[in-house]
Amino acid sequence: MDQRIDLRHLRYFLAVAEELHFGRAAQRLNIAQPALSQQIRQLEKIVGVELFRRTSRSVRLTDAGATFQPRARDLLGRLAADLDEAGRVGRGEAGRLDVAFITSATAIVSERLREFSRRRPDVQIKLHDGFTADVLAALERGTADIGIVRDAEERDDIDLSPLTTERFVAVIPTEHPAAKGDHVEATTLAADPLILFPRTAGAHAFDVNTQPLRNAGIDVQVAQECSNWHTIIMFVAAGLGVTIAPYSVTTLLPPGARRLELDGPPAVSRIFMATRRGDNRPLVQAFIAASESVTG
Amino acid sequence: MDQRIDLRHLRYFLAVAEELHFGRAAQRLNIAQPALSQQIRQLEKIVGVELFRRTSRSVRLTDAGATFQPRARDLLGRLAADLDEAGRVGRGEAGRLDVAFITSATAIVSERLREFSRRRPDVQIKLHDGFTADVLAALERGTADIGIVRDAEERDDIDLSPLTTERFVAVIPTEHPAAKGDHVEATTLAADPLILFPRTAGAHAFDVNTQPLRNAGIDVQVAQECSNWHTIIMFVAAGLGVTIAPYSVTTLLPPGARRLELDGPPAVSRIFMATRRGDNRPLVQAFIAASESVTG
DNA sequence: GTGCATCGATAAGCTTGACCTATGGATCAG
DNA sequence: CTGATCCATAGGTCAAGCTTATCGATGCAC
Repeated sequence: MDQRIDLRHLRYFLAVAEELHFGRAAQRLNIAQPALSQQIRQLEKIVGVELFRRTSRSVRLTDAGATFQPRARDLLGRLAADLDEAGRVGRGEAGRLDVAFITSATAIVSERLREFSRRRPDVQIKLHDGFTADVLAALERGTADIGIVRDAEERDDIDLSPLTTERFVAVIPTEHPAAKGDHVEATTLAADPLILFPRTAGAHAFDVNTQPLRNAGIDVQVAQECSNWHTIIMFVAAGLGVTIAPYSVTTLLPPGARRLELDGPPAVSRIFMATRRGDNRPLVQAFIAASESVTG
Repeated sequence: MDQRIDLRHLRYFLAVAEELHFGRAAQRLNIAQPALSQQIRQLEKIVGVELFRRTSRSVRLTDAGATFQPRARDLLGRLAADLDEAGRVGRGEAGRLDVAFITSATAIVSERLREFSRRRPDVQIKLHDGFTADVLAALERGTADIGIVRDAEERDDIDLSPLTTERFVAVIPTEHPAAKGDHVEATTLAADPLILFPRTAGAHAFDVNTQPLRNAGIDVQVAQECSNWHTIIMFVAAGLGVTIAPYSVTTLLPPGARRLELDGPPAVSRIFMATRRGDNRPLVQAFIAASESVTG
């Protein structure tokens, strides 16, 4: 495109195209008539064709001018809209927020999303669910702006702020001898095969999750590895072993599985909101604010 | 929209957004780096938000900047395309041409259109058919750019250029006494009811069309008025009367109608191309040129 | 830690070009 | 023919964008 053109040409062109009179158009633009004539002539030179047919008594659009008029108008309109959109995104009034969360925190996420959407109706929210490690990876690579994770460790590049805590409970098959009671000592489960997610999926979370067992002096050995809570609990219900799980994943148990409170020193799973350290973009801050207002 | 913005801002913004480096972007734009910093700062002031997050070691797009980048690119692209389109319209390489023509000249029009479309494939052609009076009215009010008319009179505001001529013939019912021969004298038809379009539909065309009869001293009286040739000929075939018609409308006759050559001084119908006087727009001139090349 | 290179921001002077006023030339009304 | 209207042209003015020079901050090498 010819580098010489600028928006002045379009604005002046539109004024003349509407008035069909250089004098009046110049008046509307708050400039003198010769300046307008100059600019229009310059525009015609850039385009390479006449846009107006003028006599000393009348001004008419040529075919080329008539073709160009609606497009020029459209361009200026788009530009105004785009500038406005950029401004709204910059102020955090519009845009898109990517929220990654662990599946077991759906309830916590959804109440916070509701509040945020109420405050920022023009922000598009994109949800991604996964495991804590996936959520953190998404944050790191910029795929997510907000992360909801469980039992994560402190890191240099991620800010964690606690959202809630929940106790760990035992889940055992109904035919297990301990299933008659509603609480159990960790040592009672020492001999049962343990079903849990692999330690490689999240060493810290694994360690927190097995704390009740290690507190009781049990040497933790996972008999059956499963990568998500739903299948772990199905395996328990099938009688393949027992597990220790955060309470919220045990709210709906299939027949064959039973939840027991754990005796002994209380062990809790903690759910955090994670953000990139130093990410003070308005939308991220707005989400944090909305989230805090739900908690408080 | 803020009047201060111009395309320079968009071009500079895009360069920085692509290079993510003020120095290199400035080099690419053939300006010094401080000028670029100034313009970007100005753009940010206009939009009201930061578009880049810069440290002395790195430059990144903000969310607002990332939103704006594709739109700015799109705007510049559209503008270039629109300028090009306007130029092509101005040079007659693109655009739209409205051609109005009389139905009985379809054949003549279509061969000329074919040639014109071959020469100007990017020109959209809009066709309107009607009677000579309609065609001229369309030209006059600007609804049509090219007109094809029959037996029109000279006028101040319209240029006429002859395309072709055709002889008049008689059309009579097959049960008419003269239907046994293949030619007839006008006086033979003097007693038959005449079927023709009303003189009010086009006085000059009417006079030309009835010339053979008036040459023979017949006092022309239309017994049955019809506004188009197709129905006129159907009425002849139904035995309601006779008519005098230009040859081309009699090429396909229904059973019951018969065409006879007219004896006496030759009388011809003339078909013209009509344009607004002084309409020297490239597309109109190009159509005239294409049309002449077909004739020649 | 020290020194050096890189990079964006700032400062001050210069130059370009858009705008202004004055005027010319063409067209139309009376 | 005269006056009014309207777009184009001419020449001077000034703001705005550009330049070079320099600063301050950051990251890297040793």
